[in-house]
Amino acid sequence: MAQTSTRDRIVIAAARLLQRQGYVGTGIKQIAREAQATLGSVYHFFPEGKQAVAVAAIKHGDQEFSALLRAALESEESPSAAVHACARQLAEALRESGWVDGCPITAAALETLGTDSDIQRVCAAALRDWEQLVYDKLLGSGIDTEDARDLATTIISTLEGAEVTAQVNRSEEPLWAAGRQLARLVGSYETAPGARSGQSG
Amino acid sequence: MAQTSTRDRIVIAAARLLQRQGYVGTGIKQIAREAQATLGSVYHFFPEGKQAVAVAAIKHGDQEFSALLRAALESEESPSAAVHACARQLAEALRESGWVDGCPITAAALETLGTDSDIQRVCAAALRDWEQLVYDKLLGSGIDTEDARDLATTIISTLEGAEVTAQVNRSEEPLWAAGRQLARLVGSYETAPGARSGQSG
DNA sequence: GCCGGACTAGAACGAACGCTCTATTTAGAG
DNA sequence: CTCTAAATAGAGCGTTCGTTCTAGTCCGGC
Repeated sequence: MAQTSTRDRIVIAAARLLQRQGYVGTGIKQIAREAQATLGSVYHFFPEGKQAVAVAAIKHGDQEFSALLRAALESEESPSAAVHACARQLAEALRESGWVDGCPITAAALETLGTDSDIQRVCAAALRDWEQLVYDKLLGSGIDTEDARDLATTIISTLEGAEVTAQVNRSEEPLWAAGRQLARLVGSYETAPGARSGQSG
Repeated sequence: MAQTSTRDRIVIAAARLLQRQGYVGTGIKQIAREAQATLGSVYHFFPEGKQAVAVAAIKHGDQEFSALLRAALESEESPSAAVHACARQLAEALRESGWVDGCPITAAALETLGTDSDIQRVCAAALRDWEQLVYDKLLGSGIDTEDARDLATTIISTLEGAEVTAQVNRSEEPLWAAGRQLARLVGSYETAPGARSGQSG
């Protein structure tokens, strides 16, 4: 009857709901309903309650987003074109979802900022994962390690911010603009490999 | 007794709470408590309920953030240095708040994405306001209008994303990196005024 | 005096929250 | 078949939610 296990259905449903409504806005009963499970099943698989469900869901979202990012990065050889491809991919997915499925962790991360909870930690880990993917791509093209670190951080930040902006405006344009500008920025390191920007703290 | 009116205290308290906990995570009673007002006062000034309070609070946050942005932009003449100054300002304010006072609208905007509510509209308007400030600064330095539009969108997106990244990692580094890279990007338009990036969809 | 509008104060309502608890059903081992 | 542990099912706990409602306080104009 069920192709996917009950536990998996719970995690997947929770991931989608967290992405769209945040942590506080998503109820355990709603997760159960959406996953076609019952409350008892949820607490059977996650006896530690809502936080544990959220942690598993965010890890799931992390992996899913990583896969999308990796595919886009590998679709182009030059890093500037690859980053541009990322932005286009995100724009397409966002439009197709009706502007609701953006970054899978931002909403949950922002709501739990002061709390030093497990949720915070997995969100931070997810951001590091994605940054690492971009970092590896940049390094593989011969960009200086310090430049690549700075760039990777900025690229992930920009994509994240552009996604939010695109969602709020219900338009792909912010992601397109981010893609164009990031491609130009990365390109400036490709064509002038030795010229670091200097001016650090 | 009260230097600020009860209504103002409610709006200010709501703005701070929305910024830190989002819309769903902030209760009307908590707003009243924090504003040193009673529930009756809140519903007296905002008979339309929680949404109306949130709308007023977000508008307040919009103006406050605009002021900060404008000051930073005017502190430097060249747009690249000005954008760099924005990032530094945000980093400082974020650290001083213990990493909790980030962008005043992101959390609330993300939670109410599917709802086409008034909250969505004021959030979108706030983003446009900030983008316009950056746009004017870029135009004033002779950058092409189309480039400036693209750049302004990207700069706001990047600052927003970097702020989230900085909050999650409890570190100023993402904002510093964004400042450096944005300065380089904007600088590339200042030194090569005619060279538009081309490559559109 | 004392009226009326602005404002303050908080009890109370139904609904939803996260979670606990007790039953019941399912599936494989003996 | 029996026995057992995993999994499912949902009633019900105490609490909090947004909101409504009534009552009380303040104060300028008669």
